[in-house]
Amino acid sequence: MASLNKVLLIGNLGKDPETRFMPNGNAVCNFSIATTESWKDKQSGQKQEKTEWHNISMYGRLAEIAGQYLKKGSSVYIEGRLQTRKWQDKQTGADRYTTEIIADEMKMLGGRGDGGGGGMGGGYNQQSGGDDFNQEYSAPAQQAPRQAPAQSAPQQAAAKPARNFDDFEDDIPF
Amino acid sequence: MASLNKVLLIGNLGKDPETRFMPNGNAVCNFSIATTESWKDKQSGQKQEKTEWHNISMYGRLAEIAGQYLKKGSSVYIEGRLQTRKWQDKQTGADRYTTEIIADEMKMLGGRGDGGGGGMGGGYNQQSGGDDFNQEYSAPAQQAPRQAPAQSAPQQAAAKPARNFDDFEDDIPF
Amino acid sequence: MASLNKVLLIGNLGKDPETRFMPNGNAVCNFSIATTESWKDKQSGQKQEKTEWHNISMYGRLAEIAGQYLKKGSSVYIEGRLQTRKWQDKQTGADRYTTEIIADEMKMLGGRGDGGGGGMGGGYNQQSGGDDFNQEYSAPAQQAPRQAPAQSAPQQAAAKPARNFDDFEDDIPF
Amino acid sequence: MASLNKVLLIGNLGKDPETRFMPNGNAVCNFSIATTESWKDKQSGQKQEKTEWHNISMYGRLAEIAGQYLKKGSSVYIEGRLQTRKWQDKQTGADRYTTEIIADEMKMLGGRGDGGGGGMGGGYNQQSGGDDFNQEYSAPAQQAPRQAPAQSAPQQAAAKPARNFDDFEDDIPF
DNA sequence: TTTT
DNA sequence: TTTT
Repeated sequence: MASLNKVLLIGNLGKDPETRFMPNGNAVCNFSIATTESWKDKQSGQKQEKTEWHNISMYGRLAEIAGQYLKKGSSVYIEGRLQTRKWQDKQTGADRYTTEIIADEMKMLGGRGDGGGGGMGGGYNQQSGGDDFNQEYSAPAQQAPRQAPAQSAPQQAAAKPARNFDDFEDDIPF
Repeated sequence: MASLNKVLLIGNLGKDPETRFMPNGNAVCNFSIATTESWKDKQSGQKQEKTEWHNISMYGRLAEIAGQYLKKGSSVYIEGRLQTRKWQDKQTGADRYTTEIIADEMKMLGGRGDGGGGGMGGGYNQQSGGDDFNQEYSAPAQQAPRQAPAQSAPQQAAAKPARNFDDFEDDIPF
Repeated sequence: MASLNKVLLIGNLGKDPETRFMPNGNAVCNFSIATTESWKDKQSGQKQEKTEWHNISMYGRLAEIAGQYLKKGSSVYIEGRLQTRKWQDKQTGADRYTTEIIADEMKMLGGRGDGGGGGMGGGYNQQSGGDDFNQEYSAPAQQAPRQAPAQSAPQQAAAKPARNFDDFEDDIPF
Repeated sequence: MASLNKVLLIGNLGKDPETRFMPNGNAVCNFSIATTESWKDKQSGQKQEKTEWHNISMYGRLAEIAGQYLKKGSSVYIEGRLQTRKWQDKQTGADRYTTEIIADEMKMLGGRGDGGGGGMGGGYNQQSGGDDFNQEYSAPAQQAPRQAPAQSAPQQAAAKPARNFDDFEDDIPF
């Protein structure tokens, strides 16, 4: 029996995204988004609210776009899969686990951190992107590693982007 | 093998919704929403755009809320199932088919037709709604008929709402 | 801007589910399901595989059904929302976090742990369930608490079910 | 505001899929799948059942795989978008509309028409497919036309496949 | 840490 | 810990 692992989120970034570049030039972008549920308590009739935070990771082309266009407060639609990553607590050496959403699609929805820009929207796809983008964006930049990158990867991240963000500016479809 | 029939849409209403009430007091709300894809054509480099229209049907409590709060231009998240309804072409007597999304969840997302209102958002659930609403909203109003309502239902629809919209105004959680 | 927090999974239970009953008679059911992705490595041409484990929590009526019908190996469709729960490491007193899927819909898909039964499937809904079940299943049993239950709740769980599983056996729609 | 147009289905094929090849060698695959809901009527206590049929269209690589591996009775997971296509009734010249799901992902789930084969499952992605398949599958074969193909396309479809199905047999990841 |  |  095949399996399914799919997450759909709409929420706001709590902080600016963090984008790093791997030695091979691949981008990785991480940020957290908040989703908020509200409901009315049956007993008290009071409005209740609960916020949930979700850790998002993106790779390749999608990471570059997120790093350039998203910021604190941005409203974003994210589609991806759940992944729980194991890591070591440096203090105690104990195993710890963190659950993240590995995104393969993103749509900017505007919102507070929008910067007042006019046209909103557009969808980006992790995988080659149909007609959205030129084929020149190489395969490595378009692959989310299925194995979690080595834990030391962040430190190895190149200080300079492997390619200039400006280079693809005019490929953005808005 | 169990089956799955799920649709998720975010789009804008093309016109104000139409709400009718069945003889038993149940509300039915119909409207269309547009979703627009845009992409860049690989050959020409031109931005392309394509709009798709979706027919939404809601029943019961959800229909009442939609009828009261949505209007032309509203941006809305809809979750539901696909249903293809058979009907007769009165001219020719031929069988015809219309595909609709029977919604069981809705979230208002604001947007152009927002009317400038302050608080937006909140989610409504077709089925009893968890803690969102009081139990007083009766079962009949909360059920989407699994069989398509008789075709003549629209004409039979009560001229007056079975209950006053104002009655539930202060149950709306925003 | 309203938010969205939705997870869709199809996977297999790693162990039998654990069902407990709260002092108020509400059921809680926990289990883990595995989803497996497989792909072919571009370099080596080797088939690769990666398994992800997801912690599922259910409440009320849905928990009772899961506790009765699911077992190790069962294939199941789960729909729900992500929730990250904070807890204290008893050793160190440090804050720790666990991400779970709070399910509000479930469909049994058969599979190895199926027990050889014939007809499988059917969908269950956390919230009142449309026409699926009788209204007699009281609201408390149908609500997933939006606030995580107090941490000590597990220990308080009644040793005996508040109601006999057999009671609702003939309400199961297959 | 960006929009979302997403459909998720699990169902069984009513007939063998029909695969055609466009003059440019691109495959198109069409089939219908049934989803069935069942519930218990509150009044009568009788089990009710309703089947819905969905028209699926696939293009390119995904169409080739579907054409080769799916058959009548196959259980399949489909992800895609809704598209309503306008066509002319040849009799009356009147405008008619057909709603289809343009699939961009598919997972075979086994089931009755499975043929008893061993390994099932695996997921295929319309868009380049991450690591799943070799890059040699050319872009044209991987694109779903956003504009509906010209109505006469079916008749023009090449009598012979542009490439032999056997050619990609060993790329299938199971 | 966001947003309403 | 499942499943293929």
